[in-house]
Amino acid sequence: MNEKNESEIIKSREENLKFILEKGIMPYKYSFQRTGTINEILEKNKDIKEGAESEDVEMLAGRLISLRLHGKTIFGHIKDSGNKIQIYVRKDDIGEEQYEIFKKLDIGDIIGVEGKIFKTRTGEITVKVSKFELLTKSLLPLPEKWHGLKDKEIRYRKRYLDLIVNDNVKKNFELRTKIIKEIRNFLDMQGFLEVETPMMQLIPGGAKAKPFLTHHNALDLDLYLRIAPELYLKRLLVGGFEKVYEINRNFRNEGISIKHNPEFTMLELYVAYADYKVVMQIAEDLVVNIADKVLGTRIIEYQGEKIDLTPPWKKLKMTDAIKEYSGIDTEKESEQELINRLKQREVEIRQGITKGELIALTFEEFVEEKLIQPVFITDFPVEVSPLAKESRKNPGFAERFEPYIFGREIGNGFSELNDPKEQEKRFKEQIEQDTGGEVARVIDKDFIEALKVGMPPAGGLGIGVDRLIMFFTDAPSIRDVILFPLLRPQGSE
RNA sequence: GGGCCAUUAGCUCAGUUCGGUAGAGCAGCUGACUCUUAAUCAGUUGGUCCAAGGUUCGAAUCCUUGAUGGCCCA
Repeated sequence: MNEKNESEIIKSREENLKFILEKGIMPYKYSFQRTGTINEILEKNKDIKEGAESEDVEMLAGRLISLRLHGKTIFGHIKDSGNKIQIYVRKDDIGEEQYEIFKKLDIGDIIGVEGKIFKTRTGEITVKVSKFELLTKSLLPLPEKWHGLKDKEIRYRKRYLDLIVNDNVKKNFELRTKIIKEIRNFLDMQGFLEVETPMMQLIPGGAKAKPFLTHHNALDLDLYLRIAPELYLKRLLVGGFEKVYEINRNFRNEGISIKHNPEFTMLELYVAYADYKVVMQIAEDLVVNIADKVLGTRIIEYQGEKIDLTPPWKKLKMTDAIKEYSGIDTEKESEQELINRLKQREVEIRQGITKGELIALTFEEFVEEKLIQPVFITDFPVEVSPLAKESRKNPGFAERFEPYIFGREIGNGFSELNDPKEQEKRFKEQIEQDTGGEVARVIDKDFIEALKVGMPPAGGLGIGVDRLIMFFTDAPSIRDVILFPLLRPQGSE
């Protein structure tokens, strides 16, 4: 398509490659023995005096990210996964022929250099190159050095460019891994067992969401990618595991937004003999532990808003939260009054909607976005909590909570319903009420059977890991914490 | 699904108000320069202005449709 235009900018690289091949140099080497990473070498030589040279000859490798040619000397920087270091090449040091070859290198090439370390007049620790080796030829230009790569579409589609050019992007993804490791560490220390349950499920359960459909050929079987692992983890409680968790992908066949990617990472954990209060505490401890261990602070700034994670977090019953933030008294108001309020905001109301559903909608519509500081919303209406036990103290409401930060739900937990007959009834009601294909048409009979065998009382918790990571990395979009977010393919045939 | 906005050189962006020769910086190329670092200096190449239609003597600019992305809403 743009081959003619592209060739203009690529031509010189192809010509440089040709030059190198003619010199008998292999442009794609097999390995390079380094004496250290750039960070290690910088650290080792940090006290070197200006004008002095290190005793050791070091061997370093990295991508060439800048070049400054000055006739018979060249300055540049190479960058590895941890840092960058300046290199200094003198014609006198490496000889005429090597110098001519070096001049044919392009920004983006990956090279290995050998030399002593010294400090320049301006105080920068620098490699005085005595030998160099082209390790990988780069045939396409990198984004511009000063402004970098800003186009979000290219950043997401070609994440490798984003990672090469934007250092903070790489840091955020390193932070993501640290956070997930710390979650595992935290749970493992408390005696949890990490497990893996099916991604492909016959009946997609455990949440309200549209599933992806796939097919197993040998069994000629339609299967769904899981929308949640919940019903399988509960089977493990029946089987006798008492503390289990899973961190893995869920798939939901729904819209894409700043908060939604079709595949996303979920933490779910279950504790036998515990109720929702126990897992609420775990949720709080878990988030605070990440703040302490990974960031070293409990006060984080998200999108310009200071968020104080210091425990204990506020707890508010859903109906009280509605009262506090909107002045609506859901106890006193009739269903029709609530419907009128919601309709004014153009919220769709299904036929035969229950009071509980109206309360949940009112909460979503009038309260959610105002919950900036961490808060647990508790006591959700039973009708919207089909997998939770009804409250001992507050009939019509479930022993359920959701932690909110910056107006966003980051988790969900409850005292798990373990009465098989009640569970079956709730599933049936859900199917009747479902209008959008967000609930499986079929009841998971095997799960009900497991409950009949007997699941111990248990508390369960789910946390949207990507959303949590968004807070800790100050990422405005979920796409900034997922390496390869789903995008529509370009230029379809 | 709806609304708004964007799409111009490899990258970052002007130019669109009010239609009149397609612009800059960086990158690339040529030359000078043996401590520079957004190197500097001189010169220079590079364009399907997202696509297709339309209006017009004339369209990057106005209109229509579509594509992709972003933000907001559902």
